[in-house]
This record gives sequence, structure tokens and C-alpha cells, in this order.
Amino acid sequence: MKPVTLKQIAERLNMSVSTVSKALKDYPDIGVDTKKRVRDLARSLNYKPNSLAVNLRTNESKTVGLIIPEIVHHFFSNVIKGIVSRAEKKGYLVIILQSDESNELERKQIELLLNQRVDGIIISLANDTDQCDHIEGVFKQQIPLVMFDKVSKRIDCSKVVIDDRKAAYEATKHLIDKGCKRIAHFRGALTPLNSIDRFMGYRTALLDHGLEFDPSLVYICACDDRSFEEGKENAKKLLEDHRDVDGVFINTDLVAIGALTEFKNQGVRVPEDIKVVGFSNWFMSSVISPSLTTIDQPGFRMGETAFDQLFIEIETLKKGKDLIFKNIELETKLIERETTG
Amino acid sequence: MKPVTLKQIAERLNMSVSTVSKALKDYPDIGVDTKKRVRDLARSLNYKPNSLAVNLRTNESKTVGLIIPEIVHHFFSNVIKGIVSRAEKKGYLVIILQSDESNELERKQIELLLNQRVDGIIISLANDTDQCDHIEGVFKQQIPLVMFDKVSKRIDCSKVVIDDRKAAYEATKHLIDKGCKRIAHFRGALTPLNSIDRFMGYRTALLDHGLEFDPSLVYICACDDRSFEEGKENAKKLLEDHRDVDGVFINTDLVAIGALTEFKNQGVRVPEDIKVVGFSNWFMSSVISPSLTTIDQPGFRMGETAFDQLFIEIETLKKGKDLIFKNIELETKLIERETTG
DNA sequence: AATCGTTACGAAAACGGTTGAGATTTTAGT
DNA sequence: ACTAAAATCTCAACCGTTTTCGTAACGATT
Repeated sequence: MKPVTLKQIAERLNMSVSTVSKALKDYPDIGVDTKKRVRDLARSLNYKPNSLAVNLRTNESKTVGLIIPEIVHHFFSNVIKGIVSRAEKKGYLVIILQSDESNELERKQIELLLNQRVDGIIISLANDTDQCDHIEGVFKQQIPLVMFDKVSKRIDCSKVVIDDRKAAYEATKHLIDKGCKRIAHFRGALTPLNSIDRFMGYRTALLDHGLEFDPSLVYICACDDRSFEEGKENAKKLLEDHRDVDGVFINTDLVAIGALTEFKNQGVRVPEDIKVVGFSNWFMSSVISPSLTTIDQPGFRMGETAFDQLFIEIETLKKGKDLIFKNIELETKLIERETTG
Repeated sequence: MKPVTLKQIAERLNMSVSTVSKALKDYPDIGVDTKKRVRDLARSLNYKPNSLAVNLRTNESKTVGLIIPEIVHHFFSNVIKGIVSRAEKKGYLVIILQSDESNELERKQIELLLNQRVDGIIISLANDTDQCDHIEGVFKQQIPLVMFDKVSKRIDCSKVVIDDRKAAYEATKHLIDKGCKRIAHFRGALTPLNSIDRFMGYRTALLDHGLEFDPSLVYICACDDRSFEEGKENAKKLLEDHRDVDGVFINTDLVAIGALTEFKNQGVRVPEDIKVVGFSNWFMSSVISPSLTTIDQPGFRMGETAFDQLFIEIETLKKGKDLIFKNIELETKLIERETTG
């Protein structure tokens, strides 16, 4: 009923616990026949080491923590999947927590993970996280931490990101190439780095191609769970303010889909009257009509990469060596679909 | 640098480790002033109990395992969110694994979780899981297990489900009420219980309302990552075989969206020529055009409920009492949208 | 016969906390 | 003053493994 322990095996075989332990771990100082006897019995009793004990002894938990702003989200669930799949291969388990875009929750959850003695942490910061002392705490405990997607310049650690600026530049340039002369931008919140970078990419692309940058064409949205509505609202405002706009680059697919809906409701034709480019390549963007041109943000690979880097750092730290932080930028690509057709 | 231990506190205060431990846990046999001294120091040193040690001693890990077929999935990510949020409130952490709809992986992952000594397991079975001896193993270890969504009749345990049959009945009846006379059904794979139940609900609804049940109107799809394509393919076949069909009830929203796409491509008007009802109420169903009438499957609440039940069972088992398995059915509701407008 | 080197195993400390059973001191009751 | 009863604190075992160090046995070497 209760799981078998080394002790029970030792008693049955009339040997000491240490011998059994060593036999199972193939220590050279155990006789071959003893090893065989131990292993046979262990197998037949279905012995599995108690990880709680192993963890305590070895001072590692073989688990990593993952904190993301929102679980129900195409991009993040892809990241989760990437992390989980890599972790499993390396014998690690993943504990998931959701910060709900709240800095405060994020703090608590980091505490939680530290108390749980996770071997490492992967995090995408909440939107309202600007001060990061809670993150510093992680390094004090000698636990590696990798950031992805929403990162902070303030913290010195490995980061897995895309080149938001470049991607946004490409998206905007695509609109220009398609003949757009007056291009609006629905940007994300003001603090997150990636939202800033996308904005910068948009602006640079305009200026590089001899188009005027007009701040009144930039609309802000929080990109939270109201994204879709925000897209509609911004689109509505846009149509009221600027009837001459012929292209929009939008910070997130979901917002873009909201905008598309509003355009359709008001009889504005896409792509004939306005062309639209989104960001992230949510699955639904490929199945709506008109399908949405967007930037593919490789969530799955970001997850994989983030874990791989974390794993390297865990191993490095175990060997007592110094960490070398990497800034890994993954390639994005423009997916051309009907909204810029 | 390294986390503070009880021992260190004890030494500083010239008392024994046990006194410190008890003081922090508010044992009645420790003096009030001692308690205060201990607590003050513990706070100032930022003491946090080492959960690895606590876990070993108390023989509980304060973590639960969750196995789902697919992480990147609107329904499942909602479930995850529900579970994680409830677990966190009760001081539990959640380890997530993905079975990828593979029975074999499922086995391994259950092993993994058992070795990790999780306090409980929540699982939605893989499509191809029909024999369940690996699940029996969980109960042998006295670890509670709760199934949700894709459950098995073969296993005696608590289950959180929706009344698939009733929901499917309602969906089909809705089509009938809207005037459909010849209603097709795109069903899920053959083994999963919920796919069978939905099929039964569909059939019963037809018969109850004097419509003929025609097996050739039933199409099968695996509902895996090719769902969207499957929807298109089935729709294509349907249009080839049965031009007279005026309504379809489809096992999953994503398949339905694939079907809608094919209908649109072929110039079949929805809802005028064919009315469509999906299942699950994926977020995207509300933002596509025409928006999809569907059955709302409360993923978040299912997650919450599953964890709550698991929690009850964990507590029950701790007290040494016998478990009472519950079969919890959550309410679904029909969301009427444009595809049956 | 004393020394040495192997080989094969065991004892015991450790990891960091929990907890019941004493031990010691203080307080109260007669 | 003497004892019973509280009140407070410490001991020590324990959870299941890992790992260092010690040592017994035995044949080989000098």
C-alpha cells in the first residue's frame, strides 16, 4: 500500500540501507551479485525512490516555476507547452502560476516558488511591473531566472525575446509596400518594453519611408482581457477622427480582430479601404474572414529556448561556476493574409 | 545567501530547534515572550521553512498533478486557470503535464507524478485511453484522483463533467426549433465518452421530434490538432453527399469553424442554407463572422470544481476516512448567435 | 609473519524540519 | 512547607536518501 523504501529492501535482503542505495545507483564498490539481488527485488517490489527525500538530501527539487500574466492566451499557452515539453525531457517538472498582470501577485508567487525550493524560475513580467526588487531576491538565493517576452532592462539575467522593433518595422513596411500612405497604430500599454519597441519600429518604418509620423494616429490599449472590445473601441474612434487612414498596424491579433469587427459593422472594407496587420499570429487569425496578416511570434520555441537556457544555468550553478547571461532573440516572420491582400 | 534554517535561529537565541519550530507554529506549550522573540528574529532574518524538509516529514508535497491532452486549447487552458487559481488559494501548487492524446505518455506521466509524491491528481483522459490499469495504480498508493471532461466509466472516482447528452440534445433541438429538417452531425472520435454522449443526444433529439435518424449524416473527426482541416474536409464531403442538409451539429467549435470556412468557400450561406451549432464556446466563436451558435462548456468552473473536489478528498484521506466519490455535472447553456440566426 | 592492496560492505552523519514524551521550572492549593 | 498541577522548554526519534569514511576479510607480496 505505502510505497516501498530502501529500508524495507535492506531488511528483506539482510543488508544495510547504504548497500541497497549504492547498488541501485551502480556504485563500483558493490559486488555484482549483490547488485543483481538488490535490483531484482527492487524491481519486483516496484521500488521508486521517494523524491521528497532525494530532494531534501540533494537540495534540488527538479522542478522549475513558471509565472505568466495570463494562462488563457494563445501565445502563453504555446510557451507553456514549449517549456513543459523540454522540461519533461530533462526530468524536470513545471509549476505554473498566473500573475494576472498584477505586480503584487507576482511578488507573492515568486516567494511561493522560492519557498518551494524550485531549481529555477521562468517569468514573463506583468504589465504593471516596473520595479523589480522581488526579482533581485531570486538571485540572492542563487536561483537562476530567465525572462521571456515581457522582460525588464533593469534586471541582469538571461532573456528570450523577439526583436519587437524589427518585427514592427517589418509589419509597417509591409503596409507601406502595399500602398498605404496614412498608417495608424494601436499600441499596447505604456510600460511594457515590447509595446514600446513595437511602437518604435512602427515610427521608424514611417520615417524611413518618407511618411509623416502623426502622434494622433497612435491609440493605446491595455491588451488585457478586454482586448477585443478595445479593438472595437479604438477602431470606432479611429474612424471618427481619421477617415483618411488606409492602414493600421495593431499591437495584438485579438485587438486587431476587434478592430476588424468594427470595420465590418461600419461597412469599411478590408483590405480595400483599410489594410490591417496584427501581431502574434494567434490561431484564430488564420480562420477568420478576412484572415489576418500578422507577425508570427514563436511561442512554442520561446518556451523551449527559455527552458533550455534555464537548464544550462541550473547546471552551471550546480558546478559552482559563474553564470553567463544571454540575450536570445528569436526570429519572427510576417504572415501575409487577406487583410493586406 | 543560503536560506536561514531553524537551527541558525535557535543558536542565535540560545534555545533548541524544537522550541523555535513550535514557537513559529504557535504551539500552546511555548511562552508568549519566547514566541515573540523567535518570531521577531525569524521575520528579520526572513526565515521561510524549507518545504522540501517539511514535505518529507509530513509526507505531503502540497502539490497536485494535472494531466491534460493538450495545453494549447481554449477549453483546457481555462481548466488550468481554474485549477491553478483554486489551488493557490488553498496553498497548493500545480504541476502540469501534457499527454498529447497518447495513452502511453499518460502512463509515464502518472508514474512521474506518483514518484514526485503529489498529493492528488486531476486528469482528462487521452482519446485513445480505454484500459486504465495505470489509473488503478494511483488508488493503490492512496492518492486521490479526479477526472474531468474526458472520463472513464471503468474507474471508480470523482468526476467533473457536463451532461454532454443533454447539451447535445439541446443543441440539436435548437436546430429543429429553427426549422431544420435534415440535420447532420460531425462527431468526435469513437472511444471518448463525451463524444459518444453528444452523438446520443443528437440522435435522441431527432427521434423525439419525429425526424429520421440517418447514419450517413454522421461524420467522424478526431478533434486533434487538425480539427480545423477536418471541419473543412467533412463539410466538403457533406456537401457532396447530401445537398439537402439544412443544419449541422458539430462536436467542437474549431471543427465547426473549419466547416463554416468551407461553406463560405463553396458559396453556401449560413444560416440561410445551413444552420450550424458548435460545442464548447471557444472565445473565437464569438468574434468570427457569422458568429457561431454553440454550447458553453464552463472550463474555468470545471477546473475550480475539480480542484475543490480533489482537495476534499485529500483532506478526507488525511483524516483516515473513506472517500465518497462524487459525479458532478455542471450546467451548460446554449449561446445563440448568428449561425442559427 | 608482517605488510599491503583489494574488494565488498556497513555505520553514521547529514539534509531541515516535526512532534510526542519527558524534564525542569514555576505557580497554586492546602 | 509540601505537594500537585501548570507552564515551558528540551530530547530524541523520525521522514527516506545520499555519501563519506571506516573496516573486515582475503589473497598477494616482501
